[in-house]
Amino acid sequence: MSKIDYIKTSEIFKALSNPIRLQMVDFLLDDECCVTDVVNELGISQSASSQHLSILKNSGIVYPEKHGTRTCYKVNNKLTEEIITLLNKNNNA
Amino acid sequence: MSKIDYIKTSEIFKALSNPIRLQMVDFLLDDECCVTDVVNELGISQSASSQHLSILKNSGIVYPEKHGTRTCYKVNNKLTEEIITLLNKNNNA
DNA sequence: TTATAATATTATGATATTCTAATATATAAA
DNA sequence: TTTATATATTAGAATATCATAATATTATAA
Repeated sequence: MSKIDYIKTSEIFKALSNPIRLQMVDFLLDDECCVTDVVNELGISQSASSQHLSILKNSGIVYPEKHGTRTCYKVNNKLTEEIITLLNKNNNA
Repeated sequence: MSKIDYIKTSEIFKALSNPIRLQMVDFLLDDECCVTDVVNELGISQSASSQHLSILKNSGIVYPEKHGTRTCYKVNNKLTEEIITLLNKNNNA
């Protein structure tokens, strides 16, 4: 009997199944984090950034920290961190 | 600069972003493997099984081996194996 | 208070996903 | 051959995703 919760885990993968969100998480893991930084880094619209970050937030992968008018997003999911580490370590895609 | 190929990697996650397919891969990693076995194990229709296996095949996660009228699917993706191992090892979902 | 900057939300159209039902294909058995 | 078994494919409906455009919210600055 497997220990994997297929529904919960598949929701994490669903959040990571978009190249923009995957890049966001990779970026947020070791860099600056306010929405404007993400917009500039990834070169996508403000609205799209906000919506993608919202999906990552709702799946429990990131959480927001408000600083004045800015919102700083940080990765807060052990599994996701381990997976990104795995991806950066190996050359398997 | 990240080593991650976001498009390729997100396609793997997309294939794993469905609870049925995730369970399929987990099952195929250490058990019998013909389509009927998958149908019985997961309790889904033959057509749905075939379509999900096709998605896993097209994303390079599994490959088929024909034996008479049966088709045996096997996992053939290092990253996927590592991720499933990670999922089974830890209790993070 | 008004204006500005940063972010979030909503509406909408285009495309993608996933299921079921039906049909097709391929191998083996009778 | 005909029949049965195993698997694959297709069509279609319901739902989900994603980008853009427009608007709303919130916090600070002037």
